[in-house]
Amino acid sequence: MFALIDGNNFYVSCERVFRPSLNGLPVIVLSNNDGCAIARSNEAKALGIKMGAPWFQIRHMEESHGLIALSANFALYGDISDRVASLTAGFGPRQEIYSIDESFIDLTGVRGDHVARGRRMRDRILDWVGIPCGIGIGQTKTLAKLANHVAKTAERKPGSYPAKLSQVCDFSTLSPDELLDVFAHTNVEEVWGIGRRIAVQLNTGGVFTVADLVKLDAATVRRGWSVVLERTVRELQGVSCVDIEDIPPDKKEIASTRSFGQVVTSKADLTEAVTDFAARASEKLRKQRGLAGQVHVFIRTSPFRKDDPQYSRSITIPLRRPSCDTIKIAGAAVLGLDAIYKPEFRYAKAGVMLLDLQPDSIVQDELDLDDEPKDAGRLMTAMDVLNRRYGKGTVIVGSSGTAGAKRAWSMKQERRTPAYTTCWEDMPRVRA
DNA sequence: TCTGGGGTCCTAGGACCC
DNA sequence: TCTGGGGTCCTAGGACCC
Repeated sequence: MFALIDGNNFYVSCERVFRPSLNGLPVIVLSNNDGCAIARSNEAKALGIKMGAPWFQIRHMEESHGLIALSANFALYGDISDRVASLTAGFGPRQEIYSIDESFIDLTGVRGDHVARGRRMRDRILDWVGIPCGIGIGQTKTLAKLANHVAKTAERKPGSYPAKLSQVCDFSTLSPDELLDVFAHTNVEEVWGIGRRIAVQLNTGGVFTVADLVKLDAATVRRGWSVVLERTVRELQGVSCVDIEDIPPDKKEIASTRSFGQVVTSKADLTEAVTDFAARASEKLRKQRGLAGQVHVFIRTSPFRKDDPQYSRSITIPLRRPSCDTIKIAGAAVLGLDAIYKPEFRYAKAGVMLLDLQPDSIVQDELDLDDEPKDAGRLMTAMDVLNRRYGKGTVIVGSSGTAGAKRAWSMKQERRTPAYTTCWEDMPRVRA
């Protein structure tokens, strides 16, 4: 038995913790560069605002509907996420932190009334951290996910499902007929693993609801689609195919990519950006004690600006030996940029990806043919420590641009709230 | 003017091997 | 007329997730 606990409209709920005046109002959180909506309060959803809606297209609703938009404040969301996860960990013996706002919990061996425990857990998270959650419980992870969807939908749209399933929904409390009824009222695209493309294909084949899908024969699904969908169908049928990953595996690739706040054309600006991305990616790499064998760089124009000539190129640069050294990785990234840069285009986005990752414990030694400094690793450690203690950007690589100068490529965030819980200066003050 | 970022897994097809 | 069989590895692209 598995549970899935996740925060409702998570980013918006995080913002509301420190600004309760936002309760009851249509609020959205915007992506980087204030580009598009990535989280919506129930009130914003009710206004018809879609996930991913470009801000410039819905901005008029500020005036007309009192819509409130905030820039993404990931420092805040990450910290609140940790607090929620530390509470949900108590719900069962094993926990998989699946995303910034979701945990799977293995309920094997947990006795008693799961629904009652779920409601207590929900109350505690709301009291202690301030985040409203939904909890779904089922025999497989896919069923727990679906139950979670039902729990949240039943709360948000009364009447859509039986009221007893609101907020905390345990499929195992339903009779087979009741469960089938829930399935019949749920479209296939709500199922974990079924996206837009496959939903269309299923619909074409006459499969519209989860009730239709669960009736299919697994082997047929495999022949017609893939092992991935077959697994999903089996999980819906109650056969657990995906276990909890309570120990997060090391990343197989690490990326740092960004759209620019404004169009960039000069190689100097791109060099700064690419160096900065390489530094961010390298830092993540060192955190997982890894080394990269290859560095991938890409630059591209905006596909949305139809009138602009389009250009998109990437290149992969092998490192002579696997490394996590920011200076070497940034060097390779800039080398790659030199190879693909063309001056005549208006660039909108660039990125650096580290590939071919391996743990730093299994380095192949080799003859030391070049006289590189033996203590490069200590330099990186010192950099990481300084940046952790005195704040990001305290020590940077020179080619990423001087911190004081305005970087042409830096991202736009005009509506960001303070880092209430992670920055001393931003801590809220309470007056007596 | 203005459209996010960071991942994973699977499959098909080509290169290559004996 | 008629040109093997079996396998691995790698890559690009598609689909999905939040």
